[in-house]
Amino acid sequence: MLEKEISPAVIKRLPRYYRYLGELLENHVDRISSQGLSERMQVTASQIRQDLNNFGGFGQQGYGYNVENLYKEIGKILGLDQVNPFIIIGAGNLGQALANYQDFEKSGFQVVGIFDVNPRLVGLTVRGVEVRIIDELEDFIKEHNIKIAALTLPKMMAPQMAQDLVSWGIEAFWNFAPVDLQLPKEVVVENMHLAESLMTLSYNRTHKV
Amino acid sequence: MLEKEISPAVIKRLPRYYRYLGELLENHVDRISSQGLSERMQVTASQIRQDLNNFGGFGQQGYGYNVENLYKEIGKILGLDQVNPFIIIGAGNLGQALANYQDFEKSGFQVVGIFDVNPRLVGLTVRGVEVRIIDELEDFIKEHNIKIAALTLPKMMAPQMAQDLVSWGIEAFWNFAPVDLQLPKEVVVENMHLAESLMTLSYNRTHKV
DNA sequence: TAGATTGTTAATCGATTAACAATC
DNA sequence: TAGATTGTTAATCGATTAACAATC
Repeated sequence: MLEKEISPAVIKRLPRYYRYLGELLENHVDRISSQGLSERMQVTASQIRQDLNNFGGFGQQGYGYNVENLYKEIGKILGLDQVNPFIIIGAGNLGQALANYQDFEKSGFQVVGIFDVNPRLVGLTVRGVEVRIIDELEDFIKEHNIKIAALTLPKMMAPQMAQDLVSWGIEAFWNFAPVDLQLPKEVVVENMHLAESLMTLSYNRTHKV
Repeated sequence: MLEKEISPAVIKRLPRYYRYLGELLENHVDRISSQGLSERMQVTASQIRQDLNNFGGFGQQGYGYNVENLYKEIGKILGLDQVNPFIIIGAGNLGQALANYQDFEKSGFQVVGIFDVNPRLVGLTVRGVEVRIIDELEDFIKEHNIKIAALTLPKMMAPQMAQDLVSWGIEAFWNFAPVDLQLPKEVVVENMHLAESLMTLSYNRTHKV
């Protein structure tokens, strides 16, 4: 599969296309033009065509795009056509909230383990997944061949834990700890910095046009 | 206060500067050059100087930036020098997790109310804040002059709720529902789309360099 | 003063939009 | 075929980086 480098700006927009196409699909819309999608999504039709064309010609002149086909294609591009098992490190409120969140599953993401340092949380079950003590982590990752981990633990513990996880086989982090993980460049990190997003909100509110 | 328009790219970087400066402050570092900060943050020194200069000359030639001063100035720019009370709409797992999250408070954000449609959650207390029934929402907002709301409720309910909230005085949303809110343009929306961020992670993992 | 480092202009790079020929 | 709409090139716009004079 020969691929040209896609710009980060484009990649960040793909999940949003995917969401809108999913909604169209639910509403039994079977075709959509870039113009039509443009109006719903509040982006330019030109940008939509440019973005999609990075991955191939999914449309047809005079017709537009087949919704179901495009939805599936973007799903494949995003890697959602396979099951993506992941573990959650830190069974506090946020970790439990993620484990409970059902929205991921239709995109192929599945929580298969939750781990915590605190023995008092062990045995607690969240959506059928039992909280385990952190000592079992290495074996679990290796046995189940886990590649993705969500980090919902205190900032102090995150960097060392991330490093250990990498040595045990984790390749991608969904990081909720307010710290920038310094990891080998082949390791993928997606940050969810809650406090920072709230600060951006604060700025925009304070400096409203 | 006459202000020129600041680019969104710059604004999104401010909280990260703020975080690094806070850490320097904790470590009793009292001055830092753009070069020094550049090395820690993995951005160019040139970008740091450009970014900061949008808001005024905080540095001094031959010296660099005073950490404490710059930290405070960015705090002011972000609107963190005042208390920012906010309410959480939806007392499910995610709402409770946010209410419990302590990291916001040092930035002036404070959860003052949690609301839910489900009467069975009413009376539950999260960090000293009681969950209230949604019927009390309008009065609460008006009485306490609340301007910011976090939306942690089902996608289906979010758009209508957001509209009501705006009519009751809410000016800014921290939106966790997987939907784009269509609101008057003066209303500020900061989206936290968990599923989309996980999809970006999936893409980057699948198409790793 | 001499050295260091900012503030700021100019150059480069990347992303978005416009336009239109290709084609279904 | 005629109309619609894509795929794609060219033009514009915005953001980043480089360079250096100003100045502490």
